[in-house]
Amino acid sequence: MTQENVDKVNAIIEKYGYKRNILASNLALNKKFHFAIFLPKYENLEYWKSQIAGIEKAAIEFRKFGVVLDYFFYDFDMASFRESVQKVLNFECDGLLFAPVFYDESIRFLKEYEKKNIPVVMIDSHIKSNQEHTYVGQDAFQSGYLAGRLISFAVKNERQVLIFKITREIESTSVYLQRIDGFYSFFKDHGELNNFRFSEVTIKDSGIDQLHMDLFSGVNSVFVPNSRAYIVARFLEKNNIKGVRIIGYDLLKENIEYLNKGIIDFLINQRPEEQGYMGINHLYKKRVLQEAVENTHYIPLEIIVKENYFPAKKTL
Amino acid sequence: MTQENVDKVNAIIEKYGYKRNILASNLALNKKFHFAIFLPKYENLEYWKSQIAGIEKAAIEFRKFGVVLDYFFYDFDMASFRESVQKVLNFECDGLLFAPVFYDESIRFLKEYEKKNIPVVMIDSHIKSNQEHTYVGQDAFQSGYLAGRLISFAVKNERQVLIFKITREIESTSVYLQRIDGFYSFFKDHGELNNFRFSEVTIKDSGIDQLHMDLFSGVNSVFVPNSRAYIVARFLEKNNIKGVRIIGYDLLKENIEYLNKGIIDFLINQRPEEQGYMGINHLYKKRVLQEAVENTHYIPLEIIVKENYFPAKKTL
DNA sequence: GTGAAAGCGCTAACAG
DNA sequence: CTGTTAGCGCTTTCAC
Repeated sequence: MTQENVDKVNAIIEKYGYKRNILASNLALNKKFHFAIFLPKYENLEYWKSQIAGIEKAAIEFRKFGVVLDYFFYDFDMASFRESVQKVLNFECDGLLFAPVFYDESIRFLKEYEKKNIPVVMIDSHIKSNQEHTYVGQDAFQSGYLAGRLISFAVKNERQVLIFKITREIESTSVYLQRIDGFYSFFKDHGELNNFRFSEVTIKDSGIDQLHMDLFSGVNSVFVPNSRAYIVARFLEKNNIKGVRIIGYDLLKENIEYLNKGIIDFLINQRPEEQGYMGINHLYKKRVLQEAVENTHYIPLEIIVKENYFPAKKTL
Repeated sequence: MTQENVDKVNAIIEKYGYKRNILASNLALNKKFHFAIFLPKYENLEYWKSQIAGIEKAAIEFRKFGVVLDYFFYDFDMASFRESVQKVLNFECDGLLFAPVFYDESIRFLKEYEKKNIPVVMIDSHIKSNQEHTYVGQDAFQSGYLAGRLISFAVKNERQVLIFKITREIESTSVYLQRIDGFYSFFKDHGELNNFRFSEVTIKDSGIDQLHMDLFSGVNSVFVPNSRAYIVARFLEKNNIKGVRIIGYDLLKENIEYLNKGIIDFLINQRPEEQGYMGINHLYKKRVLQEAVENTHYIPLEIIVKENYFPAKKTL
């Protein structure tokens, strides 16, 4: 057929509202859709475990439509990551789910991967690119902004706020920096809250024993811009320091423990399970159903207190 | 085949892990799945409009698998409801989505409908029955409990709490009563919060002009156990009463307006769009995919403040 | 190039 | 009651 006739046929198809029967189509195709899952190893990492749980849920749901998942896990170090990069680059598939944990390395990887022209979904955090990638995750800046609001809530007297950064040896994404940005922005936008003072502390994950009482002298509120709020909570509990408001991220078991004890006041939930699920769901819709899909799916900023936390089950 | 042989075959099927190909099956069946949607007319009812939006979203998504929706809307009065009941009872279909807004009438309807042996999904509120129905919605009691926590939050001085009931002429479900139950329960469970005093006011929807200043003398906090918080907020704004904490339900446009103005402090979101979507999704999974499905799907209790409200788009 | 035919895995109708 | 077959709507192969 000439291009001209192709166009004519398409016009007629359009006119009569013809829709291809996707069941018949996929039945005839009789093919598997392979999606590569490129993530950090989830053992001992509750957050990534939840992501995988959502991914697995989607895998089971879409298996009947030919979806097959191929996992590429790496340890939390550069060497392991680079090794996996090679494997993923050599693997032919219909879509990629990817968490750009190591920022610089991920940029390089993506640049290389784009040559393959395979749709990419990023979860957890985002790398902008000239190519059209998809992001499933939170608006990190806005979540920090929200944290500002929660810290400030219903407080009139003088407040000393401590921003407590407990980071990994090799730091990964800049997510927590965006959160801190958003946090300060909230107070910048609300000049009337001039009773707040700020200070920051940074501790490496390995050096938790560096925690000492002096850090908290005069402090009324602590903002932990990642999932390690329980470390602060545990310290304060052990040293019997009370009346400090703590806000953190993620529903890790240990965070929940201190939320229930009333030591952590708020947790912002990133819904990792939903992220994983929606990531696969996106690839399924795009490749299997061949539908148009939005290329950003923001996860709502979910405020969790003791009274609206329910262990798993209902969320998805 | 005898029953004995049926069992044998099933055993072999089980053993070799045979899974029916649902694409081929539905292609061969070549049938439409009709789901009846039995809801109040949504015009001018933002909450129900959102429910319909979610339902429509699901309808579009599952149309390709043969799902067809048949709507039965009724006006907010008994006569209209009863009329629709007859139509729904006479309509042959593969599933029913139903909001039991009029409690007593709904019990009668359900009892009748159960004879037809068609799966029923209830959204928004729930009627218990000896038959296995599905519920998609919130735990009303727990949402009131959460409201208690939000009202109490970070407050030390004496507080006078007003529970403000603005009800329809014909009252529907007992949802708001369960919420009030939960609200009081929170304070019962937290004896240390003995600085809280409570009072209640009830006003009919039509008699909003009954609102007057005296109602709010000495009041620091208002709990509105349904979507009409904006009525209280508007009154307080007009009369320049400040420093009253308000908590209500549902992201109606007018509620959002006062949330953004800082007059309403918290809204609990019921995610009506998700409810509608999940209701249809449930019927689709049960009838089209013939999967096992949970018969309760709780919607999370979502706390909304100004900083984590985003107009639609990302939620679903 | 174009058009006919086989087959994807299942269901329902039909004949034996 | 059992076994065979046509056909659901599409893609791919194969013959022309």
